Amino acid sequence: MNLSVQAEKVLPASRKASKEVRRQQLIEATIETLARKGYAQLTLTDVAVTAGVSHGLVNFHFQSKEKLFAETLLHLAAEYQANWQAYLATAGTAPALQLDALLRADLDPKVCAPVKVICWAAFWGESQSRPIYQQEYGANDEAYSAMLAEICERLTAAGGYALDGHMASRVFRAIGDGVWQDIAFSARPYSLDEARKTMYAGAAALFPKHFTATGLR
Amino acid sequence: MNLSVQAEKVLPASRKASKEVRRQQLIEATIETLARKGYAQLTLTDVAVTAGVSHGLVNFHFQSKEKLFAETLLHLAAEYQANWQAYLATAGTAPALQLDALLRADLDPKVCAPVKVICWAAFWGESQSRPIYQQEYGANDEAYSAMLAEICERLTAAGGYALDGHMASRVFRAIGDGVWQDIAFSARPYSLDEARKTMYAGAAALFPKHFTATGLR
Amino acid sequence: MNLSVQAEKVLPASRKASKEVRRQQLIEATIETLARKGYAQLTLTDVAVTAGVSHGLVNFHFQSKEKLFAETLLHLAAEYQANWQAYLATAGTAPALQLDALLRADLDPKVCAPVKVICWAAFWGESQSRPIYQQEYGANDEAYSAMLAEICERLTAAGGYALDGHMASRVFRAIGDGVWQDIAFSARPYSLDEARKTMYAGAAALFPKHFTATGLR
Amino acid sequence: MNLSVQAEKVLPASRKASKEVRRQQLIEATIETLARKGYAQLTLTDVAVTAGVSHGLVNFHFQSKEKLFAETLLHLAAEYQANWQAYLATAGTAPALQLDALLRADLDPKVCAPVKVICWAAFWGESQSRPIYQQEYGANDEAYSAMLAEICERLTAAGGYALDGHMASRVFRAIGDGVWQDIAFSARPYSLDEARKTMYAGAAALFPKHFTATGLR
DNA sequence: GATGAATGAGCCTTCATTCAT
DNA sequence: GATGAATGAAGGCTCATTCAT
Repeated sequence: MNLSVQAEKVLPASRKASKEVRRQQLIEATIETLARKGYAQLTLTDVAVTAGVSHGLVNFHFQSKEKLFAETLLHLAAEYQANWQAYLATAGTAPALQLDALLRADLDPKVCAPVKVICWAAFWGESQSRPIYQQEYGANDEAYSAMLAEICERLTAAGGYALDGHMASRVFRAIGDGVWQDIAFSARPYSLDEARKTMYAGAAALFPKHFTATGLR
Repeated sequence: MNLSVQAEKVLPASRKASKEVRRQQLIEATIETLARKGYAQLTLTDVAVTAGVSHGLVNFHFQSKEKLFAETLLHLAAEYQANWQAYLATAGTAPALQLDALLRADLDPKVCAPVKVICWAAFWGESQSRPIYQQEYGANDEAYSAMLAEICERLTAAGGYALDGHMASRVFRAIGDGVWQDIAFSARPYSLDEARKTMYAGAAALFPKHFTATGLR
Repeated sequence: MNLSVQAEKVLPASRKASKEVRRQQLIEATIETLARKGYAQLTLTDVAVTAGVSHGLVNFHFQSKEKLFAETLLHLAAEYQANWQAYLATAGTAPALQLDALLRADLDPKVCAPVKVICWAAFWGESQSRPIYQQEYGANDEAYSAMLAEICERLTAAGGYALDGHMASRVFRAIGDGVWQDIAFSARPYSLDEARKTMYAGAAALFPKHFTATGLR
Repeated sequence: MNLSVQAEKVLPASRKASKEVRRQQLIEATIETLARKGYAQLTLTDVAVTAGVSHGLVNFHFQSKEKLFAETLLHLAAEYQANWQAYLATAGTAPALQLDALLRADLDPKVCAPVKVICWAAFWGESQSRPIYQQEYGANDEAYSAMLAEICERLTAAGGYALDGHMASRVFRAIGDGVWQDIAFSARPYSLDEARKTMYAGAAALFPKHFTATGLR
């Protein structure tokens, strides 16, 4: 009897867990498939095959193709945000250290693995992604930009740069975006090491008193 | 009489021209539609309606949807290449002037109008575009990168910079790519003027002896 | 002035002649194309290309695809009929000679060239051909069968065969049809000579007093 | 309990069977529709309506129209082959009995029902059918011809005929083909009985010592 | 929960037909 | 007469979605 009661209790729990596990599994399969085939060429069957399940299951867990994509995009966005927040949390309060943390966050394979970066490109290429992203992450994005600008301003002020901190933050972000683009589309293999060197070279150009071409000064 | 003879000569030519004109018209309609709807949501009927013709005509001039897209991509690539080559041709031999020319080329509305930049993003998001682009423009792209690197190297050598010219060229290019991304996807309207300021700020950071935050020194 | 008057007179005539010539040219192109591609795979453009004219011209001379096919079928039927009638006209009144004439008529390359026989097969395979043929040639066909039966009956009566002449005519016709099928579809090349031998072997089996395995006795 | 276990076993089997049953059902619908409309006029929707299913299902089971046709042709060919083999299997070793078996096999409604024969004609009229058939059944066809020739040779040798057995087999086969053509296209209704009489009349003409005009002697 | 046959809307594509030149 | 661009109806095919098992 205990067993059956336990079963009663455990089963729903395990089902719930299993349900969430399945969703993650399908989202990961979507990311992988999206990177391989692009948005237009991708079918729910592709995702199902990649995940090793029947295609009917995809619609069971995500009510439509649209929802699957939206949730995949939001998964990537949440992952990106959690990543830089984790890096920033360990960086203290000095602006140079904070900037370095954000720089290193963008180079964490968790978010900048080619498959992820190509996946972002697939979403950006699709006009329907943009309103979804804006609605859920527009505010966070603004906050990120404001924070980055504020860090750069503190840095330029403290460092005695003539440079406009706000504009510097824009250049810094553009470099990050450009490097991600290289990761995704470079014809020749583009290593994480090259990406890091490029970003530090940019940081050193912008903030020579705090960065060298290879890292924090 | 001369006129009629001329007409005799012109007619076949105008027919031929008309065919080419139609193709251009359809490619432009494709660019516009692609920017508005994205790759996956776009149908040949959309393109035809945008161009103000029947859908059958699209397949008459481009044998398939795939070919229409390939030719549109190659049209954009050719236009981009022609644009920077035209800018460079007027720049003389001084590396700073050449770099400035390439910078301004990227800001020419002919190539960086939002509709064009979003269109590029739509192509990058689609995995099938990449081999097509590589096959036709991979070599040109390599040449562009090499040329940019060479200009930066001459600039750093002549300017007495400690900076690695090759790495500087990478940062320079990353800034350009990042700025284009802003043009395409910035939530807030992102003016050409902001783009220019950001790029010159980057140029000034990299090559302070030759560029200020607003232009060539 | 004479010339221009002559031109006035000749042109309409030549146009008319040319019109009929064009129609024949297009029908022949249809026969050739039909044999090569079959009914379903054939387009008016194929016919036009084979004839070396623009596809618009096909519709100009035949108002629709359907009419082109109907007229091509009737052309073949008329050609077939004219052919055996010509053979029969030279055969005198003796039934054996008449039967031999009909046998040889079926082996005339004008009607039994593979391209023609395959073309018939293309028409028979298409259900819409049958009512057209019936309407125009059904009566002629009945007449042909009746005539063949009558010839066979005279032959069997005169020859002292026990054989039913009417049934013999059926077998005779079946052999002809079967041989044509071999001409059209034999995997191995099937020569006219083999066809002739087979038909005479059949004739000899049916009417041994009048035919040998190689010809009239 | 046994029953439920049995059910457990049967269910997967029935699912598999159901798929095969569906395919057969669709092939039969194709045969029927093909005979009614011909190859060119036939659409997948026609087949689906005839089978009482949605058109999507046709492509689900056969990946394309082309494959559906190929498989239908091969179905007919396999059915034809199985039929004469079954007849031959009951015929013993005497050549006359074997030939009679093959003759009767061709008159079995399973293979010579008008709908089937017209269907064959539809395939022969379509050039794409021929390579498919050759590839799959060319060898069998050769074997059939060789076997028929061998039977006729044994028959002529044993029967003391002057007739060339090989040539006789050709005539025999031509009669069969011609009779089928009558079944398919005769303007007047052509009964199986007439077909039988014609074929036995042919057999009697070729092999009078073994066949009469109505059957085996 | 999971499967996969079945459905049907929507799109690409073909092609007969028209028509301005 | 002749051409070939243009049209639009029709059909093959894909695939998201549903649902019986």
